[in-house]
Amino acid sequence: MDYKDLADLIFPDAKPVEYYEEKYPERNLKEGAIVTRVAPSPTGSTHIGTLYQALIARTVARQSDGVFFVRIEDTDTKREVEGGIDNITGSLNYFGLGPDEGMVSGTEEKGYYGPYKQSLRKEIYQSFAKKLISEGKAYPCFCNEEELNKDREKQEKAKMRPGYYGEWARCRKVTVEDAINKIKAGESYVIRFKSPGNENRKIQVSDVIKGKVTFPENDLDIVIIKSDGLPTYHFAHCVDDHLMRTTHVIRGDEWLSSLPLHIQLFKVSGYKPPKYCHIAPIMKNDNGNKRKLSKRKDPEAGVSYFAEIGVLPEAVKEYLLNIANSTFENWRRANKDKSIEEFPFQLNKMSVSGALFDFTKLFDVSKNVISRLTAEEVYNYSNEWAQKYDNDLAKLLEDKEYSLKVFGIERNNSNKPRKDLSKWSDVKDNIIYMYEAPTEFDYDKITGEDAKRVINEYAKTFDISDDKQTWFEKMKDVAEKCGYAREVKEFKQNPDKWPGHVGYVSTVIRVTLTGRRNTPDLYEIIQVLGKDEVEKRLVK
RNA sequence: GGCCCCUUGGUCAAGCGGUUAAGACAUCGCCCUUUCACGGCGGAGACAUGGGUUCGAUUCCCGUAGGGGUCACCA
Repeated sequence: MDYKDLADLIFPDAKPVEYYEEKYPERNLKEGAIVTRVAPSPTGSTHIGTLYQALIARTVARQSDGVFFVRIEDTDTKREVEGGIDNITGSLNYFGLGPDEGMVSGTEEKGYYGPYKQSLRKEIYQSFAKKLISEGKAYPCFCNEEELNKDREKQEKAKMRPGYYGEWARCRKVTVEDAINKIKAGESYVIRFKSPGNENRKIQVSDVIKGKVTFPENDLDIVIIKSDGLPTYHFAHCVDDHLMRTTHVIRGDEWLSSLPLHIQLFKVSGYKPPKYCHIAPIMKNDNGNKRKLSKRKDPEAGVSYFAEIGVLPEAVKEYLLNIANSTFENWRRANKDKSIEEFPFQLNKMSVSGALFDFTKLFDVSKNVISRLTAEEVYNYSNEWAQKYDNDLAKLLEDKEYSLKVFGIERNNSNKPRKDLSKWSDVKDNIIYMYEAPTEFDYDKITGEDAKRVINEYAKTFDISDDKQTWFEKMKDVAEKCGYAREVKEFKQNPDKWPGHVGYVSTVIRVTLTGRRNTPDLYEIIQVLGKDEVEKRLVK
């Protein structure tokens, strides 16, 4: 009896690997085309890190005329969450990061290298595992959890490196005959990879982002097929990325230390390993310590959070691109109207260490994204957001014609549009006074009877049909009449001559009309508010 | 703890042996014919630390400290 008999006993129905090699041939792409993917597990809401990886992967694939695909890694049936795949594909779509190939919903996929859901590829993995067993490069292991734990304890006590390797790899020494008998007797087992590595030898691997990294060789006989017949991540990665003809594996750098194992797996299998790009995670400052963004603790770790607070997907992507390649900012400034797809992204320019997620910066990016929008777009997006998250705002926006005018203030016909909105949840506060007369007034410098007088004088001269210049002059007239300086400059030269200047006066009017001291251009506000409303608000 | 990676202003970061050590966000001041948002100008603010190597180190090497990752039949 030999390895082949053992392999046949374990996986009697597995097809030869040649079948799959033929079914999934080398891709016919141009030189330098990058085939890459995002490979999330359907374990709940989509993580910002997944989005980050997808953005990067898709960008480099697009720019090289390659392929970006989505593969679902659902081999851990315990952790899988209902609707998890839909959540991922939905998020990807929402952010405009849909794939060229792979899963497009919980049940649908596209492309010729599928299935793209690992649980559907069971027989493929078994076929490749069978090959390794028949070549003596993998073997069944009958150790149970208890034995494994005991060994680990012993190792820890003896200050030895824990794990299933060398002398500790007991089932490596089980003869083929014994193994066959145990299996026939119904013993439960997993398949382990027989590592040819030596802990004392070093290997140097080259990562596209991290550069050259030196590791001890892997000598752990890791599990490749679990007792439920499904593969572990390591084996699935090797089989899938070989068969899907992936050229670049872009993934979080928590995988960096498995690199010696993965490369070994490829080499022993006789396949060319892909290029690896390990990206640093997005971090969070937690009481002075950096840690990875966590879905449990940080709302911004979940991708849906940005929809909730009303930050555009485009803004999130721009911010992420900013973190990924710091040259993006300069590019954006020089190419204000270009799509971010045109940005020449460079994988090897990515930072090797994790960046702190910075809301302030995100909002700044977002503010600029919104400033490039038309009033109509701002209206549509806010309205869409309000329908879902803010009833009060939705009610305000029911009058579309008027709202369009409101959003048009200092936006339409302006090459320097306002930048006071960074998210849709800012909108209501920002425009409320255009819909409801203010009830509280803090006039700042001019108060009481003096303020009343200013308002009365202004009301006397108010004429909605004044052009801006005339309106402006009238404001100065009011200032003069009430004893304030016409010009700010004059006042500054002689601050003792007047109790204040025209700015003080306009503030009173501004507050009377809007209830606040900070607003966009008052003249435009008055024009949009209209004669009747302005006059009503001027009655004191 | 073993192994691996990282360390430039508050944050994101250029830099790759000789620079007045870029830029962006944030912050402060001034200007922008009246506020605010823009925009402009300017200010403050950094090479973790100790040794080497070198004529010269932010840049190269070693140590220390700090941070991160990883050591599963999870991905």
